[in-house]
Amino acid sequence: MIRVVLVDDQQLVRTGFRMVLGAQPDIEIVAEAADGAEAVAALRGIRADVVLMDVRMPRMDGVEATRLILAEPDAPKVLILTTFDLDEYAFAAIRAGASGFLLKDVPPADLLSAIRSVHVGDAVVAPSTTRRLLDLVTAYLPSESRPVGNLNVLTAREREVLLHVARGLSNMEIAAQLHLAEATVKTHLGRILAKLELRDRAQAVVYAYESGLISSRPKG
Amino acid sequence: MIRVVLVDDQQLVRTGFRMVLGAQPDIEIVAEAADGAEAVAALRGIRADVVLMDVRMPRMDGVEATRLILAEPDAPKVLILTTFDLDEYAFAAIRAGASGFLLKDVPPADLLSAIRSVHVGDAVVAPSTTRRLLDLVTAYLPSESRPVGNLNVLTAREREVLLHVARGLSNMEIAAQLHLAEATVKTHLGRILAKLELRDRAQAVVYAYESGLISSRPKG
DNA sequence: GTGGGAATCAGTCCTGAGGCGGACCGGGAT
DNA sequence: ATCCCGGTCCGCCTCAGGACTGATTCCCAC
Repeated sequence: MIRVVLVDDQQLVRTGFRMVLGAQPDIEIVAEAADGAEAVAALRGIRADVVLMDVRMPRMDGVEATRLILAEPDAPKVLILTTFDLDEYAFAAIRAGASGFLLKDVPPADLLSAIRSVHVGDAVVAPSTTRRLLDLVTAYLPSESRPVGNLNVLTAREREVLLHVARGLSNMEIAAQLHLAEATVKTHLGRILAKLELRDRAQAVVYAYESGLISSRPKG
Repeated sequence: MIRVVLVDDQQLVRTGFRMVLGAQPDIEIVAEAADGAEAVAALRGIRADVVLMDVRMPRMDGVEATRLILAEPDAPKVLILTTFDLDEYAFAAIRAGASGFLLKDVPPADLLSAIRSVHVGDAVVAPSTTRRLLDLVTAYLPSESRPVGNLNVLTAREREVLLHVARGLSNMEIAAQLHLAEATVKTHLGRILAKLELRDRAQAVVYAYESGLISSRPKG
């Protein structure tokens, strides 16, 4: 028997889920809550396996509630439900340790199999949002280290130019700063790109930060 | 009609898939290949919608093949198949832009729906491995401790594009990674530059680092 | 249902950027 | 003296990048 808790601020939504889940022989609804605070409180008294958690709720949202719930020993799995597509809140919830992510318009059959999946330890992500999730992963997981041509293959003058490029200046602006002709700056930059095996100035900026040539100063 | 290409070094596996897919009225197998090199070569001659790609193969593995295939204009979607669980190779394939990830013991019905899903642009991840994917996300995604600044004037999608710009990718490459047209990427980037009052992508890279959107990690 | 923001894509236009070749100068190494 | 190299400068040519306009779809808010 899978012990489920419903958390949603809309009465109607809870009713809908209750009807779907209530008909299942292996699922039992052990509590309901209208916001995150209620959910956390309710879970202190009972043992549950899976929490169906809305993200946007008054008082305490689903993210914070998820965080608190999962901080407890022997915590249940949390399955996030939202009306909209994958958004900030949903990501935050996943970071908080949620086991999955579904849209509220999920077909009943899918909802049920999702509950059973998270119960056995698997995770579930709505098909339409898996795409975004993968995109995110590729965005943050940089492709493995580049071969990196070394910084000291550059001449002093080239490093100087790179420094300016890495501040976001145009060739013209760099020329003015260094009292050079634009053509000269282009020549230097061309050599820099060739030596470091970079394609364009944008990659040069990335290189400057990643190599430690310059370092970001968090606020100021 | 969905035009599918099978890539696997084991004759037997291809035969199995051929039998499953062959029975479908809306699916057509247009080519088969025994390794990555063959697959790339085969795809040069024909138009395909979905490639079922094994990861571990002789000569050229599925990751490299995926990278090459997706670098072409008008590339098909690539669906990764492995015998084992989510491993290095599979992640590399996802980074290379694959649309999904399944185990070879996937039930035929699931395989078919997966093919149809990726064909329409969605992504698919085997349920048993979604867990790891989420773990990955939580492990690598920076905690919500971002100083942001003006960053929240950007939409989620724009931030995503900025993330890719900040890694030195060209508009074309970003388009491929995010499964968009180059025109769309340019539109997004244009709005990003306008909102953040930046001039070009090089300044966008600077902004990404300085705002803490990404942080340099001079290797560990 | 009407309006508006977000996301998607197309097409045009113009400029900065970057590749390539060539040239001159000064100094250090040979 | 000669040669090489780093720094400087120039022109030519192509193209990716960015500005702008406009259209469509979806979905939410009023």
